[in-house]
Amino acid sequence: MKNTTLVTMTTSDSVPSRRQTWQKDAVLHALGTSQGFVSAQQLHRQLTQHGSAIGLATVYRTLNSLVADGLADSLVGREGESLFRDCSKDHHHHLICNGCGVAVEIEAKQAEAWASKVAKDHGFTDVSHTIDIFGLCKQCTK
Amino acid sequence: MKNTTLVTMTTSDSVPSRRQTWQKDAVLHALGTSQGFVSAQQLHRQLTQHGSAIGLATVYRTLNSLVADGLADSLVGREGESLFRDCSKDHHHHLICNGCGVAVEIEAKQAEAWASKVAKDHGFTDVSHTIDIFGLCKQCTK
DNA sequence: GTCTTATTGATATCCATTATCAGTAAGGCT
DNA sequence: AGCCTTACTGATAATGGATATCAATAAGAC
Repeated sequence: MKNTTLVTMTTSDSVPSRRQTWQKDAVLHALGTSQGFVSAQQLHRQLTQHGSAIGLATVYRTLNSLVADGLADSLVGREGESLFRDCSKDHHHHLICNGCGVAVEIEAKQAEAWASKVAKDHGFTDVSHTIDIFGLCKQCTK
Repeated sequence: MKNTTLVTMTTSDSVPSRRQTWQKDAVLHALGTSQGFVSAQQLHRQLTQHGSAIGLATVYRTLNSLVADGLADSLVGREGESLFRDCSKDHHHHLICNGCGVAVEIEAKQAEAWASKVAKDHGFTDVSHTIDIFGLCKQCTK
């Protein structure tokens, strides 16, 4: 039971200036070329297979910071692992194929509105939601 | 795990008759008395603290079979752990407090309808969805 | 160039969950 | 009741994703 309400004081003056590294570029680029959602492990495998000598820990770190900075989107897959995707655009949701992993972006305004209304109605704050649809795409259904 | 030689199952159907054990009852009962969603670990802790000498593996096994049988509901929490809840009723969704863990049951007909429509429109089959809202409840907001 | 320190990466570690497997006991049978 | 099959249990090992550690490296400021 974790209750650490940690607020990571990234405020004001103590902001460490980010440094640009080829590793970060590599992760971002690899993310960008991926079709659907990918796990950190997959990404790392892909990178190393392409010759990159990036470390696994760095991939995790980079992905997390990307998500924190809103440059990537993440969701929890079937087995509980985190999946990532390039997504500097606005917030949206996905229709994901359990077979091939393809992810279709879907408009969820309706659902979003509903979600935030429900939360508000119950006096909840700091609201986030998880709205994703899983299934088998037309190809994989065969 | 290959059982090459001892398949022989002459029994009409391969459905192994379930046996009733105090362990299963204990898990089910503990689930029933829990307020919101609980993790397998929490449940096990609760049970052992109450004198029960049930094994952790059994708790996991039982919970999984409960979910498989539709007697329990499960979802993936913030840290990626599985959370369970007594829920033989029909499918529904939850508004979950990240602070205290309280789970409010919510009507999601709207969202569900939307989800299945979107999936169908894209030719997806075997569809399931993940619709949950997280936030801080009124109490924990303070 | 020199210095500071953010960042990296190999590895140890953590933690939830599952697999193993010998021992136990539920429940059918006689 | 006793027997027998085997579903079930539980201590523990193993798995696997993700994070922590920490010395070494290199980005960016001077």
